[in-house]
Amino acid sequence: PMSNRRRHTGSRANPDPNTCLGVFGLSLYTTERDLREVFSRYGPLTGVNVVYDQRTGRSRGFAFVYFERIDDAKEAMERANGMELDGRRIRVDYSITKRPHTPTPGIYMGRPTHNGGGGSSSSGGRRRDSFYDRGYDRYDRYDEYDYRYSRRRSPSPYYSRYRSRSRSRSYSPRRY
DNA sequence: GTTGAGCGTT
Repeated sequence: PMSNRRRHTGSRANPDPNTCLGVFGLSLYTTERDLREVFSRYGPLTGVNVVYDQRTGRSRGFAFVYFERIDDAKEAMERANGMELDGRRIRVDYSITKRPHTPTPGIYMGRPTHNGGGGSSSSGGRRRDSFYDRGYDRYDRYDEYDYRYSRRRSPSPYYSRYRSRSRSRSYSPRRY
């Protein structure tokens, strides 16, 4: 008899219900389209985001699915967790991180180095500094980040084929 | 045809 008081699914603490679900244990071949098909059963989605390895370009085996409604996310989490997808048992939980890390603060967030007083260098020195090496995890200010602004534009494999050397301006490869 | 349980800057 399972008298677990908690849903101890892993090393992380139980995240609070959220419209963002983390999906783990994916097959490398499971695409965002696949996930969209599966998870849109439970409600309208605002986005699906498979995390790819930056080096190999392939899936890291986990993804994030964004629901419009938290109830749908909850239902999806309950139902999709443990389901078999592409031959893998996927695990679904509420995401603990909100979004990809701050897209970019872009500039050094500390004080500019006091440059000997009165230096009138007109160049607005936007130093990127070692910001990216530091713990930007502490800048968790993206509570209500509107995901509609970041529509991804994935380059299509057809694109390179049709890409003309002279004009590469306004091609709109067919969506499908 | 990678095997782990993981949380993201394409």
